[in-house]
Amino acid sequence: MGKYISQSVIRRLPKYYRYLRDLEKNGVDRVSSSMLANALGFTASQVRQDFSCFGGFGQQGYGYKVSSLLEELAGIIGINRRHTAAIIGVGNLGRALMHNFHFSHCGFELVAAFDADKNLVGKKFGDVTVSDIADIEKYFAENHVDVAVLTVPKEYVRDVAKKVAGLGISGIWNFTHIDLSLEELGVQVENVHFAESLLTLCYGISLGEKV
Amino acid sequence: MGKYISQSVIRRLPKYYRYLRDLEKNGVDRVSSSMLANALGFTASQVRQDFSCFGGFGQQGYGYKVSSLLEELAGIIGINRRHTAAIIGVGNLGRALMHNFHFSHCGFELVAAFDADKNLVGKKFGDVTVSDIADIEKYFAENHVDVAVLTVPKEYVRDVAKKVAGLGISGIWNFTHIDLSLEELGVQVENVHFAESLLTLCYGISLGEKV
DNA sequence: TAGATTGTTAATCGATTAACAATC
DNA sequence: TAGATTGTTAATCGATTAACAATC
Repeated sequence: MGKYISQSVIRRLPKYYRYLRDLEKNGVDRVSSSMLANALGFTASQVRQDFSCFGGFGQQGYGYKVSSLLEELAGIIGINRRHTAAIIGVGNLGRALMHNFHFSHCGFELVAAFDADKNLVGKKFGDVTVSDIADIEKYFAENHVDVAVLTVPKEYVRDVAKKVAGLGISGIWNFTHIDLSLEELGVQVENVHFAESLLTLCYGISLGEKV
Repeated sequence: MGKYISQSVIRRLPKYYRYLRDLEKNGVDRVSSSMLANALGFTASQVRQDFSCFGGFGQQGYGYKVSSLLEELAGIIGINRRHTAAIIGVGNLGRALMHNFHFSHCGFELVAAFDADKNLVGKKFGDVTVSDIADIEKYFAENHVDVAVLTVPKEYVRDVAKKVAGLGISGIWNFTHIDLSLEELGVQVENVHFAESLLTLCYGISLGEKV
């Protein structure tokens, strides 16, 4: 309990989870560390090491039962705790998430979306209706929100982040290219930095072009 | 030349680049490894190690000249090679990128966007007009495209990826949650997996909830 | 039982950090 | 010159891989 788990391991958990879901969907009920390793580009040792961080869920000579491994992973990651999320900033990206992203597959329910644009307030995208950002404090006071999804223009990022951090959330899913560190407030930040991703790709293809 | 650079170093390059751009914008013309380290959450040793992979651009007793370090980094990453990109799939996410993402800041020009929906063809988002996906082969034959930005529904991912890989691109910026490996075709793939990112955050906040 | 595959310990590998001579 | 800070070598730390006894 409370054992430190390295970031490397944590980043692999969703990959296991997703692949095991596929296996289950396809009716596979048994899997070995080497099968997982093959499918995901890891090594069998690594797979067993990873699982043993949490106590080892396999059986010698047999491998892992897909359904129970999946259940363990869901428990570890915390999917099935019915976390809630609210989108802040309903621009194209916010709308893309509202329409196309399956929060439920990650164990989240998208419960609200906020924007300052009066023309958007009251409009519905996916299952959620946009609320006025002016009402955010009231809403957060009356409803428990675990994660704020930040998709606001960069001018507003710091203010919005500070505000929601004071409203009892546990995490921020940050799509802006501003780095936030709110750890001291007990708020986890997970960044999705498009530019860094594209620049990494840029480096890779440039390398191939070198004479 | 051709020296192997670890993935850890590569992932830090965009962070240096972005921060140095900020410094330059603010008129700072000198920076030390420890200043960079502080700002970015690295160590000074690490910063110096990173730069020395590419040959060391500093001066003892002085530090680094912002403008020339920036130029070196731009060269290493390959910004300024005027790479081109085309979006495939003009849903909400594709449109969000067309409207809000500054390809030019990453050294790319967004030259085209394709979709199968006839209602979208001819519409303009940001600076680019949507073309019919049926014309993609013709377009790629007549125009050089370095990177395909995959924002299509998951049913189409594999087919589209295979097709564009055969049309002379060097990289795929993959926003779908399908894992692609096209390295054997000489195509670099950079994934932006929203779900994995959110699940990582889920793990983090769940941990805090443990009794 | 024989074969397979785990969980774990030990060995290796790589990345980060520390230290310091070189030098601006 | 004295102070600052690099680039690099060596030391440490952590993550991955290999090996194998345990056992289903």
